[in-house]
This record gives sequence, structure tokens and C-alpha cells, in this order.
Amino acid sequence: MVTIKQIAAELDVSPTTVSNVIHGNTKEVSPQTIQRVRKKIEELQYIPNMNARSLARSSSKMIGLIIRYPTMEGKNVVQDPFNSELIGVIENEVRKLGYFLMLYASDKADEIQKMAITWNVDGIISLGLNAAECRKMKENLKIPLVFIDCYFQDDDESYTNVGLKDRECAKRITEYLIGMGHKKIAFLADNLVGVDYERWQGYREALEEHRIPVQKDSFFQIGFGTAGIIETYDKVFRRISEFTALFFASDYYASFAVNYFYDKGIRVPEDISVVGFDDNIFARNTRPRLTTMRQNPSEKGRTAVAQVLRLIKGERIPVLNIRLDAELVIRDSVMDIRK
Amino acid sequence: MVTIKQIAAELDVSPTTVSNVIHGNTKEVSPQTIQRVRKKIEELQYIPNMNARSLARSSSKMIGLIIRYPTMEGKNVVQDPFNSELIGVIENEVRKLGYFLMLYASDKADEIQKMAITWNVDGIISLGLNAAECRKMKENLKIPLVFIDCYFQDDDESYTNVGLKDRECAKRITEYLIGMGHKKIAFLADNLVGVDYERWQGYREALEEHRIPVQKDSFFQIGFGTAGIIETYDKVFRRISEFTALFFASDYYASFAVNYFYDKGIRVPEDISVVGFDDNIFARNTRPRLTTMRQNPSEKGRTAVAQVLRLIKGERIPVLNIRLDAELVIRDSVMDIRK
DNA sequence: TTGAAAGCGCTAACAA
DNA sequence: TTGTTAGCGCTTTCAA
Repeated sequence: MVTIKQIAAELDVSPTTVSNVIHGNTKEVSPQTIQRVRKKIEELQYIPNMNARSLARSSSKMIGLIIRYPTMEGKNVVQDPFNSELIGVIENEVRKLGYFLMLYASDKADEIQKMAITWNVDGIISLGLNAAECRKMKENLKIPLVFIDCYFQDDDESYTNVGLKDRECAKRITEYLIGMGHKKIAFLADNLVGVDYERWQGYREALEEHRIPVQKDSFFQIGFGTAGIIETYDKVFRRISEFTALFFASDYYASFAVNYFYDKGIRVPEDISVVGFDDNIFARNTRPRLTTMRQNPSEKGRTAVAQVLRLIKGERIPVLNIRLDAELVIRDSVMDIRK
Repeated sequence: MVTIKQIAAELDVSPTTVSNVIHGNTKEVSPQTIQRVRKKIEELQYIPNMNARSLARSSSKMIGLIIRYPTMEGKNVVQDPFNSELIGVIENEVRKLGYFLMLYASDKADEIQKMAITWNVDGIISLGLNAAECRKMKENLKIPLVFIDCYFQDDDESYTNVGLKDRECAKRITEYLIGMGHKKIAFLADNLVGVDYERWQGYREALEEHRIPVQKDSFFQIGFGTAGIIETYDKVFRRISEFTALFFASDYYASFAVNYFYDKGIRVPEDISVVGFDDNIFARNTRPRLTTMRQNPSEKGRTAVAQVLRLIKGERIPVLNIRLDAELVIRDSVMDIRK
């Protein structure tokens, strides 16, 4: 391992000088020396020791990506393409900006805190944690913190978040459904918190504005795992005549439903219309293709990284709570039932 | 930030003692002192500084996960569920064993090397790199190195690899096809190196053993991106009458094909039989459901982590090149065409 | 323009 | 059983 000391020794200069050259404190060093040092660094293939550097300064050039990942085998096999793309983009951005990514899957605030302190990470991006978890992190950690897709009840907007206009977008696709003559629309999600709550609200707002009564039992909570999903869909199936359209909070569930109906001999969209949300691979890889709202995970990831970096550099962030837009993609899973 | 020194000071013992307690060098410390130190650590919420620790010893408790990730937006949107699950499992295992995961997406040996040295990582797991890249890493890096799904031409088995019995498994599913009366079987993959080469070989062996001539033009190289796939499938479509079955090197392509054929009015399996490989979400999320070979990404990930850890601990590894098995899953995409 | 020296927090050899 | 001390590689202040 080549060290600064070695380089200094070979060149008969001090470590300080070498360090200065490395960090581009070029005004303090003569052009000559700079050249010599640079050459030597190249020649000896010097690679800095980040552990030493992190120790000396109090920062590490490391960004922690906290994520709630499906950790139980078999369960939770919803290999969410959204997460997947996001991780890829974030790693990429982080690296491009000269930082490193520590991936850490946990939802326990104290564990996360430990990790952050133990490694001296410069900032954290948190993905898929709920509001309570995010809030705890925020309380405990004194470092730059950016959340993705988190909704905080208390509209204390001191959280830096990158999200989506979930409510507005859900409203838009519901309005599309209404525009196609649908009035009896069910909403399906695996919970009603955070992102899904917002989508649900959007759905309700659309109905209300069109004077369509929102039935209590037009919400279905999708059960856990394949068995849970099927159980829920069985319920829907029994009451299928009550609805003309189904709004799923995510493409995965919508796509699963389309296949479920296929197995039951129910035609989409002839017998029932279906819309999803996200426009991921499932939407395109289903027949009929899903009508859905397209969001851009890459943009989310890039924005999140940009935000932590601003925070790290101490810049003031004008908009703390960024909400990206999504776009209605009309495909083949909705029928026009206006006469 | 609480340091060992502080704890030592408050207890009026030396840092060494504290360090010893922390590392369980308990035989050198009196039970009394141990208790006191433990209490203080708890009380002060001491969290070790890994940078300092890494610097002092020459190891970091960090494992690098090198991966070739789809970095270009839009392109490469094959959000491979396999990769996704693997990353999750590896992070989980690594963490359970008290290590940390640095995620690094690159295929350039020198960049990887730099990362490894700069952070002093204890070991590396490499995912999705080709043989040449792996070999370079192996040459340059002196640290424990485990590859996933790599095939090295030179049967120099000094590489630690965790793979699949690709050839054998591909042969098995081909034999199943043959058993169902198929003789005119095409093989489709996006390349013929590494894993896919082995699968192709398995396919060929099965045919040869059953005295079925292997036609040169029964291999289709699938093009890049959605456009590339469709272009390839158009070719297949034109020659569809030449085949009774299609063997895709992965579920993603098989699933895409099923949908493609649906759009063209070709029925699977009535008009053409289709098999995939992997048994991931695509296989189950397609109608008809895909007949395929089921592999277990979680097992792969766990095994890989176990191997690096053995290497790190200096244990001798009995089997360097582990090849896991896969299982034939018969579903609805193959027709029995024996009369 | 350059260098000496102290210190970041922790470990480990050695001494007491 | 406990403590002293040097040092890991780098940064940074301050002096030369």
C-alpha cells in the first residue's frame, strides 16, 4: 500500500505538500513541486486510504442508503421493480459525484443510527420507511437526511423528501375512469398509510367532485403474500357485479388481478376495467396492457441524491418537499362504457 | 461522540482495558471491571468508530458487492428480479454476520480495485460480471473474492464461484420438451457466453442424445432493448411453422414472447410451446403460466456470503466452484404433441 | 512556498 | 490483571 508519507519521502518533500497537491490546494505550492508530486502519484499508483481520511476529517464520503427490503425468503416476494431501479440509479449518481454507497436494510431507527455514527456517513437516503420510522431517524440523527416517498402527518415541512403527487395523480386517473363512464369503482391497496393513503384520497376526491358517493365497502385491503392476495381477490370476485372498474394502488396488484380474472374466465376490460399505478414492467408485461400512471423512479433517485448533496454542502434547499409528477398512460385495460 | 478514551477516563481504567472488554478478551480482565465497563458502555451509548478501527487493524468489516447494474436510464430496463432478490439477500446475510455492505456498480477492474483498496474491504462478491472481468479482478486483488454465476474458460478452478448447474438443468428441461414430443425446438438468448452458453450447450446435448439434429438456425440472438426483442421475435414469427417449441434462456424473454404471441393471435401452448428459465415473478405472472426451471436466488446469495466469510477467516474451502441445482416446474406453456 | 507536529479513535505489543 | 506507548494514514494548524 502506497502512502502519502512514502511519496513525500521519495520526493524529499513533506507529507503536507503532497496532501496539498492531492487536494488541489495548488496556490500554496509551486508549479514545479506540483508536477513532481503528480508524477509520483501516478507512478506509484497512489490510492488514498478512506479510513484514515475519514478519521482525520470528520466525514467519510459515504452515503447510506437505508431501505426496507424484503428480508424474509418466500414472503414479500414482491420484488418491486421500483425499488430495484431506484437502488441502481442512486448507486450510480452517488458514485458519479465521488461518493460511496453503503447499503443498509433496516427499519429500526437505533440500528440505522448506529450504522451512521459508526461509519461517519455524510448523509442518508431513506427508502420505503414509514413516517414514524422517518421521524425517529430525524430526531436521532444530526446528519443530512433525505426521504423518498414519505408522508408526514404533521405538516411540519422540515423534512427533506422526494415524493410524487400521489393524490393529484390518483385523482387524475380516477377522473379518467369517470370520464369513460365508470361510477362503480373499487380501490385496492395493501394498506392505507403513506403513499397509498394519498392515492386513496385522490380517488375519493375525484368521486366526490363528480357527486359519486364513495361507498365504504368499495375499498379492499389486499392481504399479505400470494395467499393473501388471492383471498382478497376472491372477495372481489364474489362482488364483481357491484363494480365496473378496479383501481389498484400499484401495477403489481393490478397485473396480478388481470391474471386472476383470466383464470376465472372474466375478461378485462370487457367484464371489468382495471387500472394500476407506477407503469413498471408489470404494466407492460400484462395482457391486456395496463392503463396506469407513469412515474419515473430514476428521476426520483437522481433528485434524492442531488438533495442530500446539497444538504451535505450546507446549501439551503429551496423546496424541502419535492413532489414529482406522473403521467396518465392509456392502454387496453379500461373500457368505455358510456352509451 | 463517545470514545473509548472517555469511557476509560470516567472509570479510571486504561483504554486497553475497555478495548479488551469490548472485544471479549475477557480472560484478561477481572469480572468486576468487565461489569463496570459494560455498564458504562451501555450508559454512554458507546458506538465504535469503524474508521478508526479499520485503520488500526487492517480490515474493515466491510464487504463489497460489485455488480453490473443497468445504469442507463430507459435502456436495460430488464429489472432483473434475480439481481434484485440477490442484493437483498446478500445485504441481509452480510449484516447478520456483523459486516457491512458497500454496493458498487462497475465492471472496470481498476475502479473496483481502487474501491477495494481505498476502503480496505475484507472481501468482495461479484455479480454479473463476465469471465474476463472476473479474471482481471482476481489478478489485481489480493483479497477474498467470490463470484456469482461466472464461467471461466480455462478450467483453472482456483476461482471461488457460486453458480448453477446450468448445462445440466437446461438439458433436463429440453429433455422434458422432447418427452412431450417436441423435436423442432429453437433456443433464444441475448448472447452465448457464460451462463447462457452453458444453457445452450445443455440444450444441444439433449437434442444430440436423442438423435435430433441441431440446426444452426434454430438459435436466435435476442436484440437489445424492447425494440431489439421485438425485432428478433418478428423473425421468429415469420418462421414459426418451423418450430413446435421455444426454449428461452430466461423467464423474462419467455414471458415477453408469450405476450408477443398473444398480440399476434398465436396461442401458447396450442400453436407453440414455450419454456423459460429461472422461475421468477415473470413465470408466474404470465398467462399461460410458464413451464420453467426454478432456481433459488436466495440460496445463491447466502452461499456466496458464506464463502467469502470462510475465505476471510482463512478457512480452506473444500469446493471452490459450487453449482446449485434447479428444479423443473411444469405449468401450462407446453403442449403434449405426442399422438 | 514548505515543513513540523499534533491529533482523529482505536489496537496491540509490551511492560508493570 | 492492568496500563503505557507507539502507530495505523491522513489532515491541518502554525511556524519557519
